[in-house]
Amino acid sequence: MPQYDWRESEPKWQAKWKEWEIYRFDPESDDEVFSIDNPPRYASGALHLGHAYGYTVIDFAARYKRLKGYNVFFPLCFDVNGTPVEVRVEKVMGIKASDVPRQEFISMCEEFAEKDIGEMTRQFEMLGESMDPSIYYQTDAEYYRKLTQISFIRMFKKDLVYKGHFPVNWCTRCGTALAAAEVNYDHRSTALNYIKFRDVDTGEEVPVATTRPELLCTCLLVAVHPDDESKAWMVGRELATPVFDKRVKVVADPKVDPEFGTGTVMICSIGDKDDLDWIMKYGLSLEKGIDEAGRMTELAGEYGGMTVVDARRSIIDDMKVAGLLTRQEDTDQNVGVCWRCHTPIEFLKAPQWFVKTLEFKDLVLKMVDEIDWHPEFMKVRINDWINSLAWDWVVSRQRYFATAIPLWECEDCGHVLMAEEDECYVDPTSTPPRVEKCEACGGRYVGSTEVFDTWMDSSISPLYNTFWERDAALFDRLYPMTLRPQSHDIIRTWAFYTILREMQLTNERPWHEIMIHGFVMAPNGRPMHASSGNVIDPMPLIEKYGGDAMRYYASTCSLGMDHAFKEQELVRGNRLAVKVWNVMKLIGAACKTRPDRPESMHPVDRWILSRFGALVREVEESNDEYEFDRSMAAIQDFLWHEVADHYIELVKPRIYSDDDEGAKYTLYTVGLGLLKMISVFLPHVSEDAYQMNFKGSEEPVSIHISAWPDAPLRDKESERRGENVKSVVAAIRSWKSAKGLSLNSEIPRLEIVGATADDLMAGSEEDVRAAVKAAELEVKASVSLEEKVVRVRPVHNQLGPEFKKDAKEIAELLASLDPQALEVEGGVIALDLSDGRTVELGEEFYALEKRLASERGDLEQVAVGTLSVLVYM
RNA sequence: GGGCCCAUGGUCUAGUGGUUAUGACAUCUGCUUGACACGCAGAAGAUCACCGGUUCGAGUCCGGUUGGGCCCA
Repeated sequence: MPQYDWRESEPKWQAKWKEWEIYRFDPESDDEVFSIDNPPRYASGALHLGHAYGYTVIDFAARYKRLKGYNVFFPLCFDVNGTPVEVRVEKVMGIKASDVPRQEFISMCEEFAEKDIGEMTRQFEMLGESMDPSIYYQTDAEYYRKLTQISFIRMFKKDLVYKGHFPVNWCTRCGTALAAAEVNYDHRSTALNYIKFRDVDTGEEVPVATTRPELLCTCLLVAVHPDDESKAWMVGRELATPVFDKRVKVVADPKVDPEFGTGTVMICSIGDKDDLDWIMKYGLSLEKGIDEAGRMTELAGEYGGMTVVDARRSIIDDMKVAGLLTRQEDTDQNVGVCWRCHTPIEFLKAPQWFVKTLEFKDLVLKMVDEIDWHPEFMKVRINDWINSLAWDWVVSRQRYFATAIPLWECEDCGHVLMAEEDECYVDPTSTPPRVEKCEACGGRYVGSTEVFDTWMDSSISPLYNTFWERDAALFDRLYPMTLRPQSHDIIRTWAFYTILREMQLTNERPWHEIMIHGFVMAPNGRPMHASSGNVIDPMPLIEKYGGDAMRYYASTCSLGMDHAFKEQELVRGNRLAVKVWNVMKLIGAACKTRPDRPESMHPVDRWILSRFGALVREVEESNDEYEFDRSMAAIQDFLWHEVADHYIELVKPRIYSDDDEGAKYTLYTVGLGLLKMISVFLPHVSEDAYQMNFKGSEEPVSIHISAWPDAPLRDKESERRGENVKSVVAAIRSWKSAKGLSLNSEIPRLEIVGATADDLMAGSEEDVRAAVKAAELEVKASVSLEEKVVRVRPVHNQLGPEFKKDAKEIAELLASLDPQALEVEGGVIALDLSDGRTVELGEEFYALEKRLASERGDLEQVAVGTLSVLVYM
């Protein structure tokens, strides 16, 4: 028979699954629903390792729950809104968004985003992801954007949104406000300039160090550290700034670092968030020194109209000439930059739409607590974030390709005309307002050109998925969803905003559970970045090792942790797939039909069935916690080493010679059960092996819609006997190997000796004899050879609690005893301690390793637990 | 600077206070055993990042240091 060929098999089953529609969510079914708030895949085209890993872990959950009989809701979905698409279109087309009419640019974005969706869907299929296209959505579609708008209108009516003026992170290059999440931090080197302020009364010079002298025009305050004695005289004084001669007070504030620069800080409106904190603290006014285009305003006097960089250069030059700049040195700076274009962000006062967030902290915290977090510690992260929030959520963006903010504003008085729900989806830049004149002043309404922050769209995915505002009955049944899976970098955005908004719109938590996975790092443990040149493309790996092998990698990663990528895991995954296929091939060949459970079975059959039952329960437990790495480790260890290496080797003689129903029943039950459990992880090879070896006797058209295996009951007696048989066989194999004998070489005679030998070997004599190819095998309680103690081992977990401080010395004494000269009176060993005391140790405190004294040259012995195995040559 | 997390053979990784620290990949030795040489049986390879503490006993608990990750300032 041929070998497993995943290159042929994987595409074959992917096509069949599509044809059979086995992953389809059934809205009519009465089965319990397991719904997954799948992260819509960002329409960026290329699959990277992080996607391959993340979506595969989610797929493990989907497949497991499907086998468990749930009606699984696992949508295929794409996130198409947002700046990255705009940036790509600008790059590909060689234009700026403002070069073409607004609607034309939006169409270009739509077209661009659309073109990769087919390929991304194919990549999901290659990975065996069981997403359901019947509940497909994409976030730029009108059916989706409509809900974003309706939800905003609802929130507007509930007074949860407002238009306000507030400092926002502003990218002067992109011309837009940025959410905190869109601000990255770059380490940069910049000049620290030492400039001269002047005491207004005394004329005394005061050196101040700043990296941003252009902000002198909005300098509001100077601060020193309260413990800085050399500067204590300044506090309360009035200083004049250089160049602009602005008058500013000096305060003492503990936030000042007395070691940095001159230990004297100028506070401007507004350089960074530290400035903002001070402005809030001292109730200073917000002055606007820099405008939206990144140019200095008229406040900058002769520098007005210059870009920030030019203004800085000019003002430094001018101060040099005027002797106001004493020196410059390089300093490292952690600069907030735009996430897309890396331009340093400015803090600007600008009109923006806000969603009220601060006043809902407590309610969100309560809801966070109602959700089951996997792993649990991720809850701490979101709680810390919520507690540290300092202002409301800015939801407006001055961009193009996103959901339009559905309102018109009066040119004259600013009155807002909000769209009606039944108008949505509406783009107010292309649709006229429903009333002609402003309801307040009779002026002209102009459609808002602002769009929503992309998190406004993605934070209603649970509402979209549960048919909110489209099917009340389904919504009642499906909301809240069961599980939100996502990565840990977006806890403070996607998870937080979703909880916040669903709380505001439904008063309920969006999901029962949340599962948070980590990142795939480069092999050296560093993050993969295009700029670091260490990005690994998963597609060649999938082509080299197969989709199942890539999924195997995902199954080795523990939940919530970051993992350095290792190609060796794909090697292992590929081998495991082949191993699974071969084991199932043997079972299929042995069991042409489904065997019945016979009355009596060998101890080794009952042993592996009992162990299998324990495995099923263990895997259920880890799967329920989404700790799939534990499940996979347990399954592969059992399948490969217990079943294949031991059990199958033990029963081979029975399946080839007699027609042993017990062995066949056991092989079939354990084999099919294992295959089902492993199908969660390696769906392709599992389907292939199922179709080839089990489909003839099983009802379900695919293993992926079969039922999770029942766990056989624990049978401790058989486990004890089975483990012993395993050890005996392993010991003899190992002995053969050490003797340089082939494993199938014949042994003339074997004796298994020990007080418990009869009990342990009962019913397994023939299995053992045949497995090790012994001509004769005898089990006996004793043999006329002398027993000799070869080692005394201390039992630490008994000695410790009993003898406390003395345990260490006792353990050392025990281990150092001469086994030959050992005196044991009625199971008691007496020891003399160094301080003169004598202790008597019962049998629970030590273990004796014994060997039989052998004088015959043709006899070898192997110790197996309390038994001795004598091999006669 | 803050919050959370991580550090275990060459590499990646498991590890629930208690004998000799798990497994994989790589390396070495033997074996073509009737599913699999992508296999089987073995071997070698680990001062469990560092310093201190708690404990009869610490990879595991506590504190600190160093290095790394995510998010934030």
